[in-house]
Amino acid sequence: MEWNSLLMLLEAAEYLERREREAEHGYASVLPFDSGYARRKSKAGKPQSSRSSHNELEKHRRAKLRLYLEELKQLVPLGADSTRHTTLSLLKRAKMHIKKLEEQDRKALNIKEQLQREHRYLKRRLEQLSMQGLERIRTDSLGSTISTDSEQEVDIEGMEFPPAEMDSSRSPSDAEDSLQGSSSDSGYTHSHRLNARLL
DNA sequence: ATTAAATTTCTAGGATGA
DNA sequence: TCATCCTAGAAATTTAAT
Repeated sequence: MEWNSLLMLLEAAEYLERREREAEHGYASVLPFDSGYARRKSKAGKPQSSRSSHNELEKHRRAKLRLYLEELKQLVPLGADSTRHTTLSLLKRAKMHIKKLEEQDRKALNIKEQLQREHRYLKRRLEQLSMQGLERIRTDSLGSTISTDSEQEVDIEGMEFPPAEMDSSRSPSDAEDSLQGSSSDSGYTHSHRLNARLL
């Protein structure tokens, strides 16, 4: 539904409500009640017309605020609790929800960075192993029968990596602990697992 | 049903930015 | 200057406790 349509609906509802109240209480003035504050101020205040249009604008502003709160209510999971939702409680819930989302976002970012480092490491390792394979083929083709200490059996397919850490209970610092260094993948600690397999 | 407390609505006036 | 927002204080309405 259009924003303006919603506003019009709200205003219409308010108008009907006001008419109902006026009929019930027997007054139809712009001021729905005898405010002491209004009485005090109206002696030297603004003209009635200016005041009432100002009041209408203010009413419009409140209607907008109510709409925003309704929209917010749709976005915030209120759960199954049957407690009443006041403006204050809704705002508090929204604040908690935002914090939760921020935390989720931060954890997802950590996982993403970890996977990127893992990807970079594996890519470089694969390049290294390809180079070594080429080198061996070349030396073999020269008829060399010398077996060196550096000769290795490489089981790439058998390589295992732990799945990316998805446990939300694990702190980001825990996630970082599995990596050596910071943003660089140079010290990736999977290397000790790989070394054990490759050497 | 009553009533006190909590919450929302309303008005008027001031502050502020364009 | 004008439009918009914010605020104080009062009234109205709703909710919870007894």
